[in-house]
Amino acid sequence: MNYSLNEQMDVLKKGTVEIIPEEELVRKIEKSIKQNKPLNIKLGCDPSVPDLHIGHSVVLNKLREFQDLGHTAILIVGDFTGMIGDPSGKKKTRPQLTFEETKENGKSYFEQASVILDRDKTKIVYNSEWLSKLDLHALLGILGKFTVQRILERDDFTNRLKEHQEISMHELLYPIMQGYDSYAIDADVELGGTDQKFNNLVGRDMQKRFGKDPQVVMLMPLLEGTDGNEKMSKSLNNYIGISEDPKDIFGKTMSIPDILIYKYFTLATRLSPSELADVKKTLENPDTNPRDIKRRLGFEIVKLYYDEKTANEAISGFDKIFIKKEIPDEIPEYTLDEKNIKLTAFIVKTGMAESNAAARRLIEQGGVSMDGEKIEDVNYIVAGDSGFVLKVGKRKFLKVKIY
RNA sequence: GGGUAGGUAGCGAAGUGGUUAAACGCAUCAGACUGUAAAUCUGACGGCUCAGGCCUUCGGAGGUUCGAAUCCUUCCCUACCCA
Repeated sequence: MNYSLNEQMDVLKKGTVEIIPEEELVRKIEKSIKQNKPLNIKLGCDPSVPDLHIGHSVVLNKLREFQDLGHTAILIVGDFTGMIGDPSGKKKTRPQLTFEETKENGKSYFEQASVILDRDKTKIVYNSEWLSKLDLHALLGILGKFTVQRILERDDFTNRLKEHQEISMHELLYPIMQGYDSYAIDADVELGGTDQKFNNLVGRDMQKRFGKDPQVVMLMPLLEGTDGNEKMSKSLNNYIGISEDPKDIFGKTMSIPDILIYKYFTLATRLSPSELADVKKTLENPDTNPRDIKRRLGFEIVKLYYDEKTANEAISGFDKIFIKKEIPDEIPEYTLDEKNIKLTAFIVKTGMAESNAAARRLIEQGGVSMDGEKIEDVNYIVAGDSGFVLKVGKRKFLKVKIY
């Protein structure tokens, strides 16, 4: 433990919405320093999502900060609870996954999360380890410690009752099981998004009721997606995936609304508190073009998942296409081996549109060009005499060669 | 078990025998404007097409009809009330 209490609290409080209760975290850290014993930091991961995005990175970044301060990260793969599906923020019962699916997703989650986490300081456990061993007798023992009212208090359930949406029995058990995880691994702190407040507090309750030292609950804000409104999520297609192509990560970052710039800096990068203060100052300066600071944001994010060189390339590639309106350096190539093909058919064939009708629409609306020249004829025939660069929509390019 | 209200395109939601491939909103895509911003405006938004049409869709399966998302039968699913 090389960090003082104040240093630790400064880093840990950065970006955090709520620490329940903060005094207890202070106490736990003091104790850990005194006894030179790292704290167990629990993070449950939802194995229903196969791809991680920047939204998930918020808690992962925080977990990484814990690791850097010397604490132990315990990643719980909810392979067992995944079969239920977290009701948090859901209006409908989630589809139940099979055990194999959750196991598989959990593995891939860890692979992706290790880009952010310190692999050597991460313990990974599957909650089926203990949950699958509970028999009905043991389960009754646990359930007896909670009341129906306590579980129904949760907003999601209350709302669903109000809106006459179904709630399945097994969903009621979700918080209980997740809470049991905290008990099983002796969590000192549980990290989560604000939507996890209820679940995490059940964990705290559970430990108390079984006579253990209860965990501190630390909640991180939910990051809005690129649309600037909704929480980042795959289903809303407003996400930036951490394993996406660098130029996509950069491009998507550039498309976020300006008001989110600082929030993204705080939550999606790992800048130090003092660097963040600089960013804030620059943003507040009226002479600053927000685009430039957003560029820096994109750079930082790409750098986090790739490296500095890639990040710089992402910037120059972006400038080229969107600011200078030029053709990017690297675009996929396609060798055309037939003559006199209809342009619409060609666009579908190369996957640049989903159907002939869609390709046709793109042409009609002026979204298709060859060598910079807009194509207006929907029946245009590609003669196939010489190569050309095809542009479809805002950012689909294809270098077409003749065999 | 009884009763009531429902199940429509990615989502929400109109439509209750015929110009209905199905209003409208959201999302999405393209264009304009820009900083690929956001906001705004315009347009598109099932598929095939020899452009004349053709094919597939309104929980599932049958049926009535010249014609069905709309009527009938049956099955499946959901919520609410009663027990």
